[in-house]
Amino acid sequence: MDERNGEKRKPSNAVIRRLPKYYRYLQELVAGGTMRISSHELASALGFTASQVRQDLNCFGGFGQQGYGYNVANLRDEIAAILGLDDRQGAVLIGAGNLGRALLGNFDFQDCGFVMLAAFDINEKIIGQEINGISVFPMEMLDGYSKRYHPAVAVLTLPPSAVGGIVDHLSELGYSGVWNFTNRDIHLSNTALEVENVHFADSLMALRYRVK
Amino acid sequence: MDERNGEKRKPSNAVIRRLPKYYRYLQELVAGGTMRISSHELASALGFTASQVRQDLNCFGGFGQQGYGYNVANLRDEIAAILGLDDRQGAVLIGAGNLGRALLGNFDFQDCGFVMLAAFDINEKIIGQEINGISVFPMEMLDGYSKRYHPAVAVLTLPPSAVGGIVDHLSELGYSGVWNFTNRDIHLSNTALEVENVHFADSLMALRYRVK
DNA sequence: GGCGCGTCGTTAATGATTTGACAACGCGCC
DNA sequence: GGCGCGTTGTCAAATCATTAACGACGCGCC
Repeated sequence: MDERNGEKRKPSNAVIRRLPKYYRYLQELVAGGTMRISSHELASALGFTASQVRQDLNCFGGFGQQGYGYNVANLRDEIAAILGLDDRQGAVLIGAGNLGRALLGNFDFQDCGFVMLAAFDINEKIIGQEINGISVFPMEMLDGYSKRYHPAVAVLTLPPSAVGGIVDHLSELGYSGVWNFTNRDIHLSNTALEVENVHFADSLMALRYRVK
Repeated sequence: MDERNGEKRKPSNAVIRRLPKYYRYLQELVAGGTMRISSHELASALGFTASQVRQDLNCFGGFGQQGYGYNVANLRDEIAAILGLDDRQGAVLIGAGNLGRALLGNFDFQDCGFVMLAAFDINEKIIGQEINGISVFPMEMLDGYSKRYHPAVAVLTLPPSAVGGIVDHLSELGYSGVWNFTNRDIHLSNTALEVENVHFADSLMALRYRVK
């Protein structure tokens, strides 16, 4: 039941990407009052195999009990801790256009282990607005703000044309991650900056291919 | 230069997911006036290897020329055709809440090979509105509308509680795909319905893990 | 017109991920 | 208190994806 400190194998990228799915489903189960679950049940709910579930979870320690399965609430908490959702890092949003404002207004950054601190834009009309409690500052203030509050992650919701060079700059400012919604994927080799590219359109195009 | 009809190998899922990235970048190149590109250049721009690029493209035919590379505009068109972006299928949106309206207002469905036809909701206040030219109809009209116009894909932007059973129903109504933004991943085994689950939160959580 | 350069298409090797199989373990029942 | 059931943790096998290597081809240059 207690956490084993020696991880068996470095968790691969594929494993990390499945953790949020476990987390999300376990959250639901907790809300519904389910106490325990087996790897088979978990697997069939999420579309994985039971083997995979056990192997995934086992990267981080033996959270289950033979003959019994996994304790739902406990497993959820363990996964939250692995992902880092149990404490929060600062984030800022750069580019408060339609998409940026939609995120500020509707997306739950807290659930993902972040606190949204501030937004930045170049548009005079937007600067000074407050969206869901987040103020929009002029772009020129990004440097000062970043040096003062050291946010960990920047959410990029700018038009593609404005992206040039900003990524290197973010790295210099001490950011450790970028959540990139701009139209151009970002690929880095020489910095420590972690990049997560998001493209709805790619997903829909993949669906378009499959429904032909 | 001409299209070979015998595909060498069934393109894997991983390949399909890269196609939109090629497409997006090639589109940019076309706009910028670039005429030709080699697999190495393409690879380094997108963060792949040259080998991978050649193998990916070759699943669908020999679009390149030895000693020369690929014709940018031609390759873009070929990929568009493979994905099906060159003709459009109908789509409807179910659940015109914040996210749904944001998509209707700002997302370019045409670029992805779809035409957004109509939206449906249960909220009296929303029904009757028109968002970016798309009318919001009451949920009860979904069946009649679907049988009449046969949209191929449904975009699900409902609250999680409302999803139960709707997927099976969509299958019965003749839909062939679902673009699912609801909080619960959908996994199907027994239907022909293609499902594409989208979760920003998963992506951000994965980033949260990496910036620890 | 032949030679060499560049780049593709293709096949083989490597690496990563998933699946399958099974021993170890704890719990409840007799 | 021992036996059997259920389920995990773990190892090995199979599948899938990526990378590397190389022959084939066309173009331009001499």
